[in-house]
Amino acid sequence: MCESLREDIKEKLESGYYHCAKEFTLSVISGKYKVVILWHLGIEGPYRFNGLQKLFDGVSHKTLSNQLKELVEDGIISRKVYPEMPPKVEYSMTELGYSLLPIIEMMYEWGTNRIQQLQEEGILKTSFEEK
Amino acid sequence: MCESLREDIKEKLESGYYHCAKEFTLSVISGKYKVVILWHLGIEGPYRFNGLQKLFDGVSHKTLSNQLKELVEDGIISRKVYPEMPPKVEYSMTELGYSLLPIIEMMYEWGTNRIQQLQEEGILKTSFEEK
DNA sequence: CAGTATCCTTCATGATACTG
DNA sequence: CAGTATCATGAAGGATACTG
Repeated sequence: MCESLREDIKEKLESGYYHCAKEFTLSVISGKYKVVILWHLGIEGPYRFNGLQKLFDGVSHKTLSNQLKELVEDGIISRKVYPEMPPKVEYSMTELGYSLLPIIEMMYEWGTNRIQQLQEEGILKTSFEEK
Repeated sequence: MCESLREDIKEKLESGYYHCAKEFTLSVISGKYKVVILWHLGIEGPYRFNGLQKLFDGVSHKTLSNQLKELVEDGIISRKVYPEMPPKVEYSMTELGYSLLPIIEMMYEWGTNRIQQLQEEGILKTSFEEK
């Protein structure tokens, strides 16, 4: 059946049967917003929930919440709650998270180069601006 | 709505609106078997359809076919048909594909290290063997 | 503010059967 | 051999409403 890649790989790891470390890495960063979350936390520092939400146009609470929860579970980011009213919650990179950053930076470079290449070939007409 | 990440990003690129090059890279390698396909093609050389299928226990024709088609579309691998009977089709990395390999290698390293770390922490009891 | 709960849609993948 | 076609399913993500 069509299992969640992330769950599937976790189970395989825990049961001692596994075959592919790069799939494991992919399962940690796969998710519509994860690499972008990690990029911002890694480059710019801690963010609050609402701050992250503003980065993505149209992300639902639930989805963002889920992505963050999974990243926390995987030890990539940490969640710090300040005992205030109204509540304040801060997300930041862990050391493990920072060790992932070079991969995301390479993905950024590769993507940028490829997009530029496509523009030069005339496949993409309009100019590209990183936001 | 929940659009395909890959299609969604393609459309955004083509319409001139885009915001994130690393998402583009992710959209190229996301897919249950893609990184593993690229790893094998990149390290071991060309593969035939059936050969690739044997690498994955339980992948369906349709899924493998789709993943390959998308990788070809994205210019990452190339498909060469030999005019024989029975047909022979060979898949191999393009130059663009090879430029992606360092990222996959880093994913492999990160995954391996992380799995080892988890084992040392006693979270994973059994030993891990790369296949 | 920072979520959780519920319901819903669509996409990725699987199973199976057929074909040049 | 190397696929395509058809059908089915589960998981990711979205919309909306509610809450400590």
